[in-house]
Amino acid sequence: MSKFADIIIDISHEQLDKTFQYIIPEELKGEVTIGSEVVIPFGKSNRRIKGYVIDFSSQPALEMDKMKSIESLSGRSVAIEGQLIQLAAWIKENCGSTMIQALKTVLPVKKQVRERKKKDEEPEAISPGPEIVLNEEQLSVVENIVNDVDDPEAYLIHGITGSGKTEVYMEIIDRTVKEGRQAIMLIPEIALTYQMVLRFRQRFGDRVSIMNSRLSQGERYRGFESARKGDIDIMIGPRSALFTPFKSLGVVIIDEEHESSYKSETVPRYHARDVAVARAKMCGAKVILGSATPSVDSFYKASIGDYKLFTLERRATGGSLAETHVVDMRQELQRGNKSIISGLLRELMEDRLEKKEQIMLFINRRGYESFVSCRSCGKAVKCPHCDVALTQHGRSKLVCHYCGYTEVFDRKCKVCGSPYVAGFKAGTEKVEEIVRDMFPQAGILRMDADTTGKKDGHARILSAFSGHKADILIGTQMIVKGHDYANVTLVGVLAADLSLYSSNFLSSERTFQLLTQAAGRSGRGRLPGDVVIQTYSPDNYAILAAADQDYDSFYEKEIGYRRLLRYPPVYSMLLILISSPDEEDVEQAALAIAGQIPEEPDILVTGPAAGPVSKVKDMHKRVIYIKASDRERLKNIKDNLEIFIKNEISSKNTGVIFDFNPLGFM
DNA sequence: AGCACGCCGACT
DNA sequence: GTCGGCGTGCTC
Repeated sequence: MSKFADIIIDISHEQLDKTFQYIIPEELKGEVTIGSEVVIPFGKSNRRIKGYVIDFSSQPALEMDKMKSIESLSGRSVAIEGQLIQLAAWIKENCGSTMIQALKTVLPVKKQVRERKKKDEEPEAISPGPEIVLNEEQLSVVENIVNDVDDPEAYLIHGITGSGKTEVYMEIIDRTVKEGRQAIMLIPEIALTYQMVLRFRQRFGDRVSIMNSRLSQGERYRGFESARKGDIDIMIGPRSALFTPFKSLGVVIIDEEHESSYKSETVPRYHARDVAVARAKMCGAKVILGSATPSVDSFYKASIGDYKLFTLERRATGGSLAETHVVDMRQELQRGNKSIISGLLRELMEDRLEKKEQIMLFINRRGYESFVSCRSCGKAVKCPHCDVALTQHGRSKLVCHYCGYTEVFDRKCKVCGSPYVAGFKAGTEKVEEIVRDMFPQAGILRMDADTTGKKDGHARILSAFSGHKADILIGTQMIVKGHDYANVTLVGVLAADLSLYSSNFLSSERTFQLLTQAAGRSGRGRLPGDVVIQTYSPDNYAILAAADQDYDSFYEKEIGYRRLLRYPPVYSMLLILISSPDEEDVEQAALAIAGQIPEEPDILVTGPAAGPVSKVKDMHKRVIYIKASDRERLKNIKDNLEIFIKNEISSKNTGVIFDFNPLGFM
């Protein structure tokens, strides 16, 4: 069938960043696969060069007399580039994107690298660091994983906060490196702490390279080059570090595997977990997932035997879990307390301030904006380009969080003309004000998008708090992730249920994770801790399970709900996102696409619908959700839709995006 | 990237 | 008259 192969010549050069079509000679048919390294004649002089097959086609792209043939398969079996190209093909197939889009995520194009002076804020490894001794529990997990012969897709380590997962990772990495293989460790962007970098530097010295998203393309490329050349054995970084071109990858570790930043928000919308499993299969590596609050997805896979589960139940630091208290804020109101701080929380705060211990106040703001609305007609001030409420910044600015549109806040209602437009403030700023009034003598630090905007704001605030420069730290989710403060003995969650209100099937899971992580911040040191969870829904299972630090009970309830409503991970779900500047076009396209989805008992279609945000950056959007128990069937439907869209829709300026098991709505 | 073709200065 | 400078531009 396919007589032609699309071949890329040199993945590291911009001008050659396109494919060339070659004839597949009869004797090589069946041997040439995607990712194959081949030798081809190239240029006027027909010099022999290496290329990689990235795709096949049955139609010639240009006149036959200009076409040349593949000369031979290159001697080396599967070069690292070939492996990454196979991975790109896997992404194209499983995530719904073009091969070009998949390749661009997997193989970063070389950008002209200008030598810049080193601006490293990274700690140097001057002392070798203390000898690390694993406890029995940690060692048993290491041995069981390293010596396992069952070859599951992945190992899931469910370890409570403070159980010492990082030591387990480091030991496994150490053994992998000693065997002459390499390791990739993925971390959520914000979790890259100074302490973690220091620990890895102390143990592995300059054999570790660390990536973060602030690196320029050139710097990122250089990190990848040192991996290709074998100058490093360990790469630590966010999602994209998964594509580090190690020759003999032995292990991929995904820390805090439940974090949503492992899912790409741009096409191809891949999940690092699944891509890690696919890459590991190609080179015989192991995948290790770790979390104190595993994603329902991963725990489900462990329950059906795709993953193998290990549990760390002991706090390596010896501390005990904090005591949790759920406060019903409706009752507080009945008792006449209109404050956002409950009586119990206030009492405990007074106690801690007296004892000179520290307090963290966490405001759950996910899915919740401090919008501005008219007190007369009730209308919120919206962005003229996106169908979302504007957010107040400072005194006199309104900003759209989707497109960045800014307008002056003149406090007049555009709809009814009333002068009573005001902000709906329940953010960190307001809380800080209230807490200052309540405890005027206490030192208070606030951490949110406003205060961390400046250079190093994030690190500066955290280190000030860690050095006990303040008694109370107030902040959004960014304060609950993975930071250790031995002196924090009280954590207050001010409005636990805000994240329950978003109309997303993942909202309970998110709430449970956030509350558990927040609770885990208290009592990390020798001092016992308390956690106060304030809520308007004290009976909610996610809140109760988080208060009890009981993952299993949360999981059992949640998986029952997912099964009943046929949501992932029990069912597979495919989001089709259609967009166009023309509302008529997007409507027509959405209906046409929906009409192509076969009617089968096992296939459930929702939409087309406008979705919660139907207009972004002047683009009109429609969403279609398809659910099916069989993921392969869903992939098959996607393949057919791709063909339909290519033939019938592409004429218009209408875009279509696929997203398997989406985490959000966009 | 590499290698050709291409149109102007000092050499056998 | 030719050898060669590296300035564009193309490579299935």
